[in-house]
Amino acid sequence: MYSDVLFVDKNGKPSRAVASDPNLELSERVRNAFNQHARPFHDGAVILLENDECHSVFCVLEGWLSLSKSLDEGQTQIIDFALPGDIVDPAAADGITSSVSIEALTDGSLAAMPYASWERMTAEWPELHRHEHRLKGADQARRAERMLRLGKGTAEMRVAYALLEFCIRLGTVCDGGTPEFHIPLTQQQLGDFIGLSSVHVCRTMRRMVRNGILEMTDHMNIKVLDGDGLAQLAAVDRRALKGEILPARA
Amino acid sequence: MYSDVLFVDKNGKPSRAVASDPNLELSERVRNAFNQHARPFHDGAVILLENDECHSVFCVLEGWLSLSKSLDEGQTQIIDFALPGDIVDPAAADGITSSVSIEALTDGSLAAMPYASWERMTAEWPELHRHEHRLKGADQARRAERMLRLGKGTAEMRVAYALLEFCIRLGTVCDGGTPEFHIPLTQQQLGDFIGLSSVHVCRTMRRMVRNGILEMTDHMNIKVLDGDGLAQLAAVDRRALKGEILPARA
DNA sequence: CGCTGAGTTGAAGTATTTCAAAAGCTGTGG
DNA sequence: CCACAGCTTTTGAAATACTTCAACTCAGCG
Repeated sequence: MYSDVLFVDKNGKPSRAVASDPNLELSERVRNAFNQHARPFHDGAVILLENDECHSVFCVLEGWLSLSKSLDEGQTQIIDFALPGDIVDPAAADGITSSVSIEALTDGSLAAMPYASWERMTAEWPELHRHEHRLKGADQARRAERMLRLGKGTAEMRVAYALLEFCIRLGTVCDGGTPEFHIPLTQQQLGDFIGLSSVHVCRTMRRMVRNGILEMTDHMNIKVLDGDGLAQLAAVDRRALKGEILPARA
Repeated sequence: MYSDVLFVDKNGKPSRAVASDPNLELSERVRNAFNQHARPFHDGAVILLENDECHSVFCVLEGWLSLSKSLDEGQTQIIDFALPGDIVDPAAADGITSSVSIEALTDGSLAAMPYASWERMTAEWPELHRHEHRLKGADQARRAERMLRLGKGTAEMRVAYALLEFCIRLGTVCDGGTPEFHIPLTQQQLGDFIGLSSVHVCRTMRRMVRNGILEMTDHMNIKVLDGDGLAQLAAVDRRALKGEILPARA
């Protein structure tokens, strides 16, 4: 087992996201199926390219993946992140072409389940089918929230929302206390996620620090000092958001 | 039968989208099931509100629906449109809360299938299951394309992309000739879709008309004079896009 | 110790919004 | 048939949020 390596990101910081197995609620046979197809990946690895043919569903076991699209001129938009426990089916309408590129943001591992196996599994195991459905709902809700802010929100709102989303997805207690977490992204990547230049991401986050909303230490180690303030900037109800974007645990 | 009324939108213009039944490829038993749950709606009707509880999957039979989200300050983002043949499952991660509001943009009809029935149907009828899967892929691809442009594209690119998307989804021949179609939207709504003010939508479309890309007659009756030019502005490969966002027909 | 990549900050430029006013259409009632 | 109200579109001018460019700092790393 390489768990010891994979449970820690490359900066040597333990990540809450991988510290506990998010698939723990699934039955052993499902977890076994995942483990049988498990395959490690490394920070920066390209798993799949936009428009490539794809014949599997990807189940993230450890680490972060980004799903992105690019324009010819080299501009990139990150559509979503896939975290441990997430299931990614990148296929477009034709069932084969991938609508996004998938890249690794950290070391980790995933199970690539060929469509045929996946269909058999979901047909046979209702728990997996339900699980997939909940994850799709979470995906949809997250992307819709982000689209709303991408289209109508200010830079401040977009950054605040993104941070809250990370906070919730990472399972850090976000309702009270002063949640603290690390995200394996540069400001450039965060900008690609919320449609801002890295410069403006920087300015916006600095302002939040000055205003006592956040504290930031080396490379995206974030401590939320004023959760209510952050939620207000993001224009979200934290409780409701949590229910909508976090798949219910057993 | 009220077909005669519903096959024509309120401006009296026949709409390509409803002129032919998009579910024709489905077997009769599926179409029957839809028809048994069919229920008409009227232009402007609110089918469901964001955060409401929802217990059904919606299958659009005729007409256009918008899926949207709003900020407290009243700003609205249209996440997607649902056209005849589309299936909408608005549930978020909890399986109950709707992540979007659903409103009617025209008269039409839909089948609201309770989750229990829906699950039974998809489990029993593989063709329906496959159909749903293709539609989800199309949804995902469309939304990703739009997110990319929402985050990184200019106003011109967003408008051009939206028009091409409509063109393709409406089944108008978009590869050659001079496709012509009607979209049941105000410039304000189009702006809410692509993250622009109505004023800027107007300016951008006017410029396209001046440049000989489009022709526009009363209220969003659009004729594409220069399809290649439009595709270039949108930064898309029309053939590829079509395969990705249009569910394959039998 | 110098290199590299990421973050930070200022200044200038630009795309888009907002505000405001007018014009065009559509339906309604006199 | 006209007048009027209400809504969408159009256009101009001013305001602004964000980007781009450029220079500098800082930390990690060979």
